[in-house]
Amino acid sequence: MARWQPDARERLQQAALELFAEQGFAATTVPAITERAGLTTRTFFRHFADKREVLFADEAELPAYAEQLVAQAPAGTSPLAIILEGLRGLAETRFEGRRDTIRQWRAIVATDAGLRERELQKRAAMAAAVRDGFRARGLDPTRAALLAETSTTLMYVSVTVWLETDDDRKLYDIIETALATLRATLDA
Amino acid sequence: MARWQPDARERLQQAALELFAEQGFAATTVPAITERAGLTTRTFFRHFADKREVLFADEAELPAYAEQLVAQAPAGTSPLAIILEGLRGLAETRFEGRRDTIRQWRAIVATDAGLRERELQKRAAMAAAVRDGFRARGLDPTRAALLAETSTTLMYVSVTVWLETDDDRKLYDIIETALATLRATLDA
DNA sequence: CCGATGATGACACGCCGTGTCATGACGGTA
DNA sequence: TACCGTCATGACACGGCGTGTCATCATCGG
Repeated sequence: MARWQPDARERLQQAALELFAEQGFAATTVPAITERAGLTTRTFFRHFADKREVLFADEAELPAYAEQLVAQAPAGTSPLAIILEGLRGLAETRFEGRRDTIRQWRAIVATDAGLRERELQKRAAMAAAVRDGFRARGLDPTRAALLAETSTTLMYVSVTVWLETDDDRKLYDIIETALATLRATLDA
Repeated sequence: MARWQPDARERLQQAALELFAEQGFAATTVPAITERAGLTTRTFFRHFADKREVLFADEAELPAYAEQLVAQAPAGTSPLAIILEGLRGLAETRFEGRRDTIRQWRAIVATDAGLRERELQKRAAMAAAVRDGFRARGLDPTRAALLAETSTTLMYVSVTVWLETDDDRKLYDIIETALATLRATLDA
């Protein structure tokens, strides 16, 4: 029989999510999480860099994936088309059908300033990866930075709208609408 | 004679800046800052919410100011024109002529992940204020959010370009160029 | 002259995050 | 069967951050 129960990392995530929902992020101590998971405090910090990170671990590999996707898109594809394709994939694989889960996740993040900061950092990491992907395919650095930042803006604002609506409007439709709105606003 | 030396807050900022530059942000403890400033640790946290905040205190009132500026712009002015006017004012009053200072400031922020996170939070606070300013004048909420986020993107990317160049190109010129680049990229 | 105010000092304390060494299951090898 | 390296975890100490709380004492208005 194993010395330790398996899936320590997953158990920690599970315990943390439960406790955050029950009593809030700030009121939950790391020792409380590890106690529920049957581990020690030190082990928590071997799996997650800090207490906030346990809420963001699932999307850790997204930036590297996005960078590859952008860098390796077929030659000749327009930058905007690459972005839209990427956002469509993101919307379908990681958002569509999970609206309630994402709402709950956002509710937790919204309660704590530190968590909101960490979310911004994750968005920035995504933007930096996309930017580097475009630079890798030779796009002008400034244009790459602007487009990458704008893509995360489009995604974030659209997700917010998508979460606020009650009908079953597709996230990607909202993204396309947002892009049209942004274009119109910048051309005014 | 006064019981305490005046300008406690300014002395703390000064001491912190010096120590961060001398030995780095992470290696500088709050007690070290307060010792140099001739105060106690507890007093530091009465003036600044946390150790990072001492580097951002000077721009604390900017978001509220920006929100007012946007909300009270002459009726009929296009949203984009309001943004460009605001960015021009920002560029001229808080950036132009201070390039070396800002470079040093950014160098400190770049060394620490926590400081980079805090900088993102400040950008987000600016964007939220601008967004609320536009909503206050009746702009569509989604359009307000997109435009606000895009305006901070324009500013941030342009400042980065401006800091990297050695010639004396005006920041506002770079902003206008960036806007043109973004338009072209989104219309492709 | 007096009471309210408000900034600072002094002190205790809980929690975060890290360094370091010990422990013991697992897998490969002879 | 015996041995040995690997690796995740336990155990422990510790510095630093940020907060709660009460005391101190200049300043200011009445």
